[in-house]
Amino acid sequence: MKAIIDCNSFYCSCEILFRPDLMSKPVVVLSNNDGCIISRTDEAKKIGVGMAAPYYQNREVIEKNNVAVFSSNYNLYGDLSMRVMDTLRMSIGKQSVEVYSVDEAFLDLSMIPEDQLYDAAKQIKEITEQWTGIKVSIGVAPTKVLSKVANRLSKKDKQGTNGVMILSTPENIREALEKTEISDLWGVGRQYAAKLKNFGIENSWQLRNMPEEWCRKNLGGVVGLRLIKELKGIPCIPMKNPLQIKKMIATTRMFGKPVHELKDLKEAVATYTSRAAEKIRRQHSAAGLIEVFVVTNGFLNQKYEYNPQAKHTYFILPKATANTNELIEYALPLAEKLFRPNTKYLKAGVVLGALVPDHSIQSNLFATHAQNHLPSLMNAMDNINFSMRDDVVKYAATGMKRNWKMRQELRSKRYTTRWNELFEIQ
DNA sequence: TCTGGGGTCCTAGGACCC
DNA sequence: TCTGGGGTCCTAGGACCC
Repeated sequence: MKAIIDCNSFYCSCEILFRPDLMSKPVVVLSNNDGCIISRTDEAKKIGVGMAAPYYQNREVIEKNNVAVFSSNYNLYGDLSMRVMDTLRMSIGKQSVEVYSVDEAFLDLSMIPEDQLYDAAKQIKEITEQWTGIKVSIGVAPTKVLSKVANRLSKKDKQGTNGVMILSTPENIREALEKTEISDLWGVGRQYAAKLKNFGIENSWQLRNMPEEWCRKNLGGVVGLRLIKELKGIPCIPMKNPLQIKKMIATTRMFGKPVHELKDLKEAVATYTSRAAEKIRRQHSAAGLIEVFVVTNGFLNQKYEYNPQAKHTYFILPKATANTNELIEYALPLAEKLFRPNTKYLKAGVVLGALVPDHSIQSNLFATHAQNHLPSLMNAMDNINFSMRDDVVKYAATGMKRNWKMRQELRSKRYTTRWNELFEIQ
C-alpha cells in the first residue's frame, strides 16, 4: 500500500504557527509580487476567497472580512517543509519517503500489515503534527492515484475522518471514485476534464470503467493507460528514488513593475542566472544548455491589457559549466537578442538544462590557470552568501539598484532562518 | 495598478545511421 | 527487373503536477 501525506493549507499553516492569534481565522498567502492567492485556510475559503485568483479581484471580500494577508515567505516555508520531511523519514525510514512537493510526500507502506495501516497512518500524522506544529492529512490506498483520491476525501471531511482515510476494499474504492469529480482526479487537468465531460464522463468511477485502449487513445498514450490501471488498483507509477537529481533548474520572476530598458532586463537576467547557478551547484550539477525567456505585454504607452506573450531563445554551451560568470556571459547576449525597444516586459526567466554531474565535466588542458580555479571561487561565494545571506557577494552585472525587484509588502519574519528575525515572546 | 514559480513526462516528426 | 527494414537521437510542443 502507498500513502500520500499532505500539509493542510501549508503556507497559511506556516504563518499561523508564529501567529497563534490567527488560529481558526481566515488567512491567505500571496504569490510573489503579491499577485495571486496561492494558499488559503478553510475559513478563508468559506467566505468565498478564490484559489489562484488575482489578489485585487478578492480585495473587497478580504478587507470586509478582516482576512489576514501575507506575502510569500519561502525561507520560512522551505525550512518548515524540511522539518516535516525529516520527521517522516525518521518515522518510517528514509527509503520509504518520496518528497513530491514542498508540502506533500508519498510513503511506501508495503511493510505494514493491512490491519495495522490505520493505526500506523494515524501515528505518523500525530508525530508529524506534534514535532512540527503543521497539521497534515493522509490518504492510503493500493496505488498513488487512489491514495490521492483518499487524501482528498480525508481533507474534505476532517471531522469525519480525523484526517486519515484508507481505501482498501473494492466497495470503499468504488464509493470514493463515485464521489470524486473527474476534474478533481490527479492526472486530469483542464483539457482532459473538458474532453472527458464531452464523452459524458463526470466522475472517476465512470472513467475507471472505460476500455483501456480508449484511455490510451484519448488521454495522452501511456499516461492515460497508467491512469486507468491505477484507478483499478494496479500500481503503474512507482515510488521514485529519493536521491534523484533535477534535470533542469529555472529561476523566473515577474517584475515589480514593467521593465522597458535593456539595462534593467540584463540586470534581471544576470541575477536570475546567478540564482539558477547556485541551485545547480547545490546539487553538484553543471549545465550544458542555457535558455532565457521574456514575457512581454504589448507596447509602451499602450493602454494596459493583460495579454502576455512569451519569447525564448537558448544556447548550447561548448562545455558544461556551473560557473556563474561564464553562464552570465552566455545569458546576456540572449537577453539582448530577445530585447525590442519600446516594449513592456512583465517577466523574465533563466533555465539551465542538459544538466550533468559536475565531476564528469571534461577538463580542458588549454584552460587558463584562473579558469581552473573558478570552482573554488564559486565555492567561496556560495559559502559567504549562505552564511551572511542576502547576496553579500555578487556580480556587478546583476545591478545595484535593482528597481525591477518584486514586491513583497506583507512578508512575515523569517523566524527560523535568520538570527535577527527570531520569534519573540513579550 | 493589478494575474506565481517552479518542475515532470510523453509524443510526433525529422535527420541520420546501416 | 528489382528499390527495405530496421534503428537512434534530437527538438518542439503539449499535457500534467503543486
